[in-house]
Amino acid sequence: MELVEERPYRFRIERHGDMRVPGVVFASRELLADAEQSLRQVVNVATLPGIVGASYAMPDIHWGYGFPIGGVAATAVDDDGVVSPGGVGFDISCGVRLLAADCERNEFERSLPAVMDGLDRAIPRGAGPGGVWRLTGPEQMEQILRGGSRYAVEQGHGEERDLIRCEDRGAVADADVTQVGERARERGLGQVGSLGSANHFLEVQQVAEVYDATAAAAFGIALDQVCVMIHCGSRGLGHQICTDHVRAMDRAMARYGISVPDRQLACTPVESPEGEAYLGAMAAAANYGRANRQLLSDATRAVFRRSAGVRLSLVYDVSHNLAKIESHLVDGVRRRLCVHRKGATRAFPPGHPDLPGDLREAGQPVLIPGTMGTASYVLTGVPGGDAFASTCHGAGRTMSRHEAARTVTGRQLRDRLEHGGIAVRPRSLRGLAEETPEAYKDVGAVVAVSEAAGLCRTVARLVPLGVVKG
DNA sequence: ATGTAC
Repeated sequence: MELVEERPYRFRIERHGDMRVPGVVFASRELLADAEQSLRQVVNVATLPGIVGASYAMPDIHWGYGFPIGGVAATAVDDDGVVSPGGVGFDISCGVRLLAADCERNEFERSLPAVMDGLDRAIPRGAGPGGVWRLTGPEQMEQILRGGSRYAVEQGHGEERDLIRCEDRGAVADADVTQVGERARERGLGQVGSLGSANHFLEVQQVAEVYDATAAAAFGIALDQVCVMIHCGSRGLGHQICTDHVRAMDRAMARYGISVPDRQLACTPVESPEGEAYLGAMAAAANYGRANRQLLSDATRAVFRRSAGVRLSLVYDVSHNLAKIESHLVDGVRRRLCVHRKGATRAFPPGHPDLPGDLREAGQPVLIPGTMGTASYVLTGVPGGDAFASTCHGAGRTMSRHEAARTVTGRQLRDRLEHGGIAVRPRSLRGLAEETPEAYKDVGAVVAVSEAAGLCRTVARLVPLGVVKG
């Protein structure tokens, strides 16, 4: 794959073959080591009908289902542009939420063991069923799918202010619950308010460094402050929705005269029955994911209140896996686009009208979960950003789960973290080993390259005090 | 990511 370095940290793959637009990859040569397969996916995405601008990749690019993880692609709705479930991925609306405690690390330290034990009991996690909410029935599932975090708050599981600090005020309006299949609902029923497994986590963290004091103050975080980061998605419900709609699109594609270089790129026009059905179901899964994070926040707040007398206020909640209809300038013309972000984060710049008033000057908080036991970051959008106002989402794997688990046992890793002063509450030791930091890229490098490429600005670095994992 | 395969 020939990469032309247009300017530092911005590489171009010129149009060739069936590509409708070029590929643009924000990265360093180092981060692109072993990226051949995922760069092929960048090229494949560039062939999709209606794609505009470029097929973009963020510095944490790695191989995914059809689209690369770290991929951003926008299609023109009014020009038969397509929507593809592979451009969102299986974990629809997987995302991150950051809460800030009203205390510093020093005063909190003696409460940490009790808080960690409380979280160990209060946070459902791991594969399969389990959740903080036992649903009263199918009607309540519909309310979650329509109302997201807003519904959870209405039911007493949060504060009105939380919603101001959620992307889309906690719920997307265009959920179509009729497009969520029976099987997806069944799988989601017993998992409302649960972390899941793999790279999902809940961490108690400390702000270790502030790079932009003005933005940090606007976000409500300061040096040494205790925070909680929650990283999870839409569990089996989102997974089943993706499975169902990929199948439907795979069958329908030919009727629209669409052919793609990889079946995993199954897609139909945004304005087709299949496209609208997927986007409606995807929005419902997005609301489920937000309700999930809201309920986990509520459970976490109860533990912090009981065990430490500490209050948590929401900094922000943002998704990493979503397609959205947005308005952007393309070659000087304002167009309605379907922006797919898969392992990429929307990053509104300062002044964006959709930001809440108290964040308007600073820009949108972008939350980057790091690898376990290392660091996580808070970033913000910048004026003149790129890739339809998007940036990176995390570290990105370099090692398979199997490979990772061969390098270290769960017990060894737990001891190493505990000796490093990080309390660990794993559900499974095997799962812990699979998430060893060596299996991931350096999140610090990903963030530094994202900033150097002009996609965002670094606001703060957070380090873990305690890890709760599946 | 995922009742870690239909």
